Amino acid sequence: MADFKQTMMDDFLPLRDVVFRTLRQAILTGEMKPGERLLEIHLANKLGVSRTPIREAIRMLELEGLVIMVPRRGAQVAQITEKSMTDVLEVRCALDELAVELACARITEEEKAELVAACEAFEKAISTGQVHAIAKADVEFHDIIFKAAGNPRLTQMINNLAEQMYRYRFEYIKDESQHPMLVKEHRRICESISSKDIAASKEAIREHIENQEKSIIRQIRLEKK
Amino acid sequence: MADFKQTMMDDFLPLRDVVFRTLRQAILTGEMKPGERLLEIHLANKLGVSRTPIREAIRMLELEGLVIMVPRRGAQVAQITEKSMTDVLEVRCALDELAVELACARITEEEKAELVAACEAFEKAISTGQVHAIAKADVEFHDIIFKAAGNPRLTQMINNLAEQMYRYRFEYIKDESQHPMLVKEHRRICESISSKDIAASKEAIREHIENQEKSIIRQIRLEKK
DNA sequence: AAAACAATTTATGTATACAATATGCAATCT
DNA sequence: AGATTGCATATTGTATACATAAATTGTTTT
Repeated sequence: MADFKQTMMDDFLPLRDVVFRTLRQAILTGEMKPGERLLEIHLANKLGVSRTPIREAIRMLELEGLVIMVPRRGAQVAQITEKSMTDVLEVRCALDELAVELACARITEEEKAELVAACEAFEKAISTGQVHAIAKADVEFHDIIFKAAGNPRLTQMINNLAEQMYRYRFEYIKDESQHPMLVKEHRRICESISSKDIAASKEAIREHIENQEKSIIRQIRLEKK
Repeated sequence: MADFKQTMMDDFLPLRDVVFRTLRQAILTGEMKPGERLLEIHLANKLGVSRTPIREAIRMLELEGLVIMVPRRGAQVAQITEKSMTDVLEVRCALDELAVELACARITEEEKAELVAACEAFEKAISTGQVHAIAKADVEFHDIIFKAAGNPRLTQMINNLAEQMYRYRFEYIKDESQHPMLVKEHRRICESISSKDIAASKEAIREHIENQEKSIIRQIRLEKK
């Protein structure tokens, strides 16, 4: 944590943003567990800053729904329940459907080429079996769809929702039995968007999300025990 | 004496939340204009508090997208462009469609009765012609749909998006030529949800949103001149 | 021994003080 | 005249100090 302040000095990012990202990461990765309290002084000492940036970061986390505030008692990491996850996934599915619909309507020839390339890159990443590379290729594939959809607000909201499931993502990607299906789903999404087939694209992305949902729910139920 | 303390605790609100709501209201009503800077000391003096709650409120407004931050230069009210509005409305339409779909699937008999009652109350409010009463009845009608949909996260997101259009809402409702159409749209939504007809409900809510969109775009173009 | 109350500790909420940076203006140089 | 540098000022970023409420502990009382 000694270089904590140093890294921010590099690009003059306000401490609140560094703290925000640090805490968000800790929550999303499960390093900080649901229900755990966020004690300001404790965090301030740990990160080597004062309470002020900590508090401002907590305000941001609060609005992102990652922590909940109890007035005069402070913040704690939000609970993740199966219900809250399915709620998020319901919304996310609708937004992803919108994204592919818009992408179908607005995608350019160049973006089509990018999409195909990203799809192939994803397959390549899968073949390497490296979890990190797969995750990265996956993000890039979906980012092209968002770019083609041309609605930054939508992109931001989907990314925010996707973030909530961060901790389950890697487990899902790690499961090699899912890989062939993942590739097939991506191909289907890629093709249906390229041919501007809205109905097929929506169906494809819905299936993609639903498979993720199944995996996430499975993991949550495992955690419960 | 005992219940005095109780009431104090009930409506105890941190200053940051009071400031947050105050500023948000000011922005949404147009009292603070896009591009206007939010000077901390100035706001602190005006609201009779210190800079701390002001800053925390600004962090929240930032995450809601109502202000944008320029590092070391402070916050300013976000610009509202026609594009940003159509972006928001695209998302909102998709989410409202999801809401009615879920409502169709999950609505109880009691909620159906509430929905019908709210629909009738809306018609009554329209007949009075009082803008405030109409707005309130409208919110109550839609809230029942959200309740029936049973996804708090979805509700929160729709409300947040709806908020962005706050300032145009009243102008829309004020326009009496729209009133017969509004009533008809609400009736259609009410009936299609009651009969659990998902396709019809989606179509009905989509038309409802699209009409609002037309009105909002019209107003924005008027403002431009 | 259990309950109640007071004292102490802990942590949040708020205000203020201090530091760093950007902005505006005037004096100076080319 | 136009550009440039230096200084004063305004404003944000961060740290700390103080006030208040909640939690805890220990003592007293029944």
